[in-house]
Amino acid sequence: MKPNARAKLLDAAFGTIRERGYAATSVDELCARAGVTKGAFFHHFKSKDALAAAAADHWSQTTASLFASAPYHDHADPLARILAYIDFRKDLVRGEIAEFTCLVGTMVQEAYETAPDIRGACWRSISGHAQTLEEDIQAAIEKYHVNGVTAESLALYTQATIQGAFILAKAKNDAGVAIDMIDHLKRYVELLFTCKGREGRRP
Amino acid sequence: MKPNARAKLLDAAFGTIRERGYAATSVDELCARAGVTKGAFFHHFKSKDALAAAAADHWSQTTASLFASAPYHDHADPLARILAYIDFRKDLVRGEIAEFTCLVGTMVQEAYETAPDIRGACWRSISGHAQTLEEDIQAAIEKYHVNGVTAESLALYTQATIQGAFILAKAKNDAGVAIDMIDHLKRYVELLFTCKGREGRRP
DNA sequence: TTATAAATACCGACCGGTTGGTATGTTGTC
DNA sequence: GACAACATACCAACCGGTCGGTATTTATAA
Repeated sequence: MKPNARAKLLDAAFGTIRERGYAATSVDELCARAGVTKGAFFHHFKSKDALAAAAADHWSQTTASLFASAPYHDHADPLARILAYIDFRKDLVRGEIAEFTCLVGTMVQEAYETAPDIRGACWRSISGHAQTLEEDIQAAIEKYHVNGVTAESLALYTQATIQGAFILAKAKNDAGVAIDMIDHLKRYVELLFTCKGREGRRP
Repeated sequence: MKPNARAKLLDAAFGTIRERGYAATSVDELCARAGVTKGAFFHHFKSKDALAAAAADHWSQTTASLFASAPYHDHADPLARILAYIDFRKDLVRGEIAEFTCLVGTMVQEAYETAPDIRGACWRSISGHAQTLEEDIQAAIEKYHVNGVTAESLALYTQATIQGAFILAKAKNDAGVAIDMIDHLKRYVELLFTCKGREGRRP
């Protein structure tokens, strides 16, 4: 049905770009890893940048289905769902660094100035994923009477923290530091919703 | 005293790498921006990777002197110093994105797998800067009787959050979102030190 | 059902420009 | 005259991208 080479190239891009970055990834290397020829590459993508933008979009779809089927939605309390989401993100941090870090977070640092299409695709990926958290956050804000924070801003903050955790893991060459950072994020959410003289933990 | 071309190349590296990333920055472009020739480049640096590692070390020194002379140290209370540090980081977020984002945070994403020397220099830069916060954090932890958090871990968390804020700013092409993220960091620190039935706000 | 036209998927040699790096000067200073 | 600090010319490898061609699938109509 769908062309095979295209899917293999997008899959190869996930791996190679997360390992070496976008600019350092050559079209030839991508083709070799995907087991296709250069002709196939430029048949499916009009340029290397177009492949990158397509990879970012494909990343959005891949992560969307991963998180949609994840178990953290199965809590009655919205705050419990948020905390379970954070735990789930922590559980994903295992194996090689290139296997759990974020494709679009890596790419956007190289492309934000020079490639607007890639930048836009990366932002759609990050903000689109953040939006899937907004409903739960909004419900928790109302249930626990938190003020001074918007659901959109807090949702983005979870993503910022996780992206930063990945940078530290890469710099230290140690996944453990990323887990520590996500623990801080969880503590922040707990404090935010259960402290500071707010009305009730269970309304 | 110190050779001129070397300093000009390191300065050019700060700008170019933060704009386009490391791999996309060519030696020729660096030389053109610095106003020196290729011969001068390879006289001072044995390879492009060596320049990158030297730039990361120079970044450490530059930021160290910037923060050493910053006014946030002038508070009697250690928590006030930490919060003033966060405010100072927020104040630095202005102008073009490439002017306030972090060189080593950008570079390490491209180099962590393939260039151990660059990765090490980037980690020294990040963790070294975090260490300058540890003394204040440790004092605040003791003064406000906070437990469950180490000074080292919280210091690194401030850096992770700020790095993540930069990624979001690049993706959205908007510095404002970075400021929002740093506001969350400040709120976390405030909650951490003043909530949850801890003994006293002022001992 | 089958002949055929048209579109799609893919191949791999090739191209001009760019890349990081080198080899060999030249110049100024102690 | 020794040595560091540059400058100039050059190179082989690699880069993204093109192009003429072929294999395979799909659409159409007799």
